[in-house]
Amino acid sequence: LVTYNTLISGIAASDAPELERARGIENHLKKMGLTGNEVTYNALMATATRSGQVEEAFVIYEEMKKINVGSFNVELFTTLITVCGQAGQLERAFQVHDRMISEGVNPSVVTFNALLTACRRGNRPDSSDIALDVMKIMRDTPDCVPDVITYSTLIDTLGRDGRFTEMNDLLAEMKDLGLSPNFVTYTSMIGALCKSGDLDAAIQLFHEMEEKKIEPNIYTFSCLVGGARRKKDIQMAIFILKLMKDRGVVPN
RNA sequence: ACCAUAAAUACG
Repeated sequence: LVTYNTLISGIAASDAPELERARGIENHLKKMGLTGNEVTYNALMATATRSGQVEEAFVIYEEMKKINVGSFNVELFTTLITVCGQAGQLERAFQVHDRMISEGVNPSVVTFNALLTACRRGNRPDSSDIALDVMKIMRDTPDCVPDVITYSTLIDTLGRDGRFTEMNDLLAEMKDLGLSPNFVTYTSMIGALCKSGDLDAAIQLFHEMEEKKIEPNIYTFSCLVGGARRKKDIQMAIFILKLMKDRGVVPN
């Protein structure tokens, strides 16, 4: 069983996880008269999630219930929330959240972060407000301390909504809590400003991040190039490309 | 032996 589990885990961890291959190995295991355990199913679940297959993830969850593979942990529920978020199924993500609570499993920071991402990807006009509500629930949950990912996700959501005042309030709030914005936080804000057409403010933030010795990456520069493109500012686009090469970031 | 969360990317 360990051999088979190792194989399935290898597929789960590969660059392009294929659920069919993982299932094929699971079939082998069954033919040998073996029964999958928690590790087998966690690896299958990881494969489904990493290849973005929501329905399959839930099928695996149902199988786990049927076979009674021990108790479900917070990671498993969080994985399900993540896969719902990837598919833009916000309602379903909340259902998983409710279910884990009814089963006595406490959500963690990671669980709430996954829910926040699901809000962002939910493509709803009120996703910012829902995300702020999730943040409130999180604050009322014991042992759940928001981290840099929590704030980066919220900042990203509000920024895409053009709610820059609130975005800046969140930035101040995270700093007050002793959390330092990182390259993702900055890239999210830069991306939001570029989308809204405020390239100047985006460039200003770019300089701020460099002053703080936070290294921009290909994502950061892609946001800026996109901002220049939206403004049809070819000079600026070329300037950013130069800047990027100068910083040792290779254009893709 | 496995193990959960955040950011960019034209055209269509």
